[in-house]
Amino acid sequence: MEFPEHLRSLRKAAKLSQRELAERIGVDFTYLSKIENGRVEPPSETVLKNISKELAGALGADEIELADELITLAGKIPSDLAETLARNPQAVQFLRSIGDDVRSPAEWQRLIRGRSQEQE
Amino acid sequence: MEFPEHLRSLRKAAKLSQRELAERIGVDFTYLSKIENGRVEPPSETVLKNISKELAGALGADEIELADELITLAGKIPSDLAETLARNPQAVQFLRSIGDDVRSPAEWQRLIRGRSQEQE
DNA sequence: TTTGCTGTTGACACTCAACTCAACATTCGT
DNA sequence: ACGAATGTTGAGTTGAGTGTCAACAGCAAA
Repeated sequence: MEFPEHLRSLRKAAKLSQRELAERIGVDFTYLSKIENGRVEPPSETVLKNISKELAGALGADEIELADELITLAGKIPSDLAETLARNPQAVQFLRSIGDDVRSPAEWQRLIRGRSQEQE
Repeated sequence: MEFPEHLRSLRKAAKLSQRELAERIGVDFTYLSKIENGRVEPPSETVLKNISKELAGALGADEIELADELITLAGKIPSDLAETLARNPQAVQFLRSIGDDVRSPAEWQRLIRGRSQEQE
């Protein structure tokens, strides 16, 4: 599911109207409408985080995870990660070293597992 | 060394004037001056890549590596990597799983070594 | 000292992302 | 069917990013 429909389904699951959610997150409700209809690009990270903050409770979801989900679905990189990458040339080199596997979810899972094992 | 001085030293190492380099990379030379004096933010990735293309030869450096170096020094993320990350939620999760080690160059080196070993 | 190269600066222009505002359309409960 | 809530649309605004242009200043060699 793409970002617009996903956002709409989250909002409905939380039983909120566009006007209600929009007011709580501090944007005009017409903007929310356009977002949900894909008439404009997904909103800024600030707005996405506000959305997550509002919806996480009502949905019983973790606020950070929900934000990451929305941000990546929106085609963006969480700004704290982006900043870290920009400040760590080594991180960029590592990502380059992954090469073609970069598009392989399985490879990422392997890497994640690799790390969690080390911590035991 | 910050971006502005670094760029200036690269240009001088390549024995080019601001006017020469600017013309080759397709921007106004006054813009280059402001960049080298930190009067404006580092330029777009497009310009950075053009710079790399021009200078790599004269400096005997690899064009891609030079571009990555300039881009990260400029506080940006190479757009191809950014796009990959934005399209791969797993990649974001992986980076999150790294936690505090994210700021440890040694940890990144370890990860890079880990990968190159697997390929043998 | 004048010619030619080099570098710096201030003011302005253009584009795009990220919205708001006013107006209208639709849907829903009663 | 009516009113109230809800959703949609087009046009306009605002600020940040990414530059250009005209003007000027320093310097070195002929």
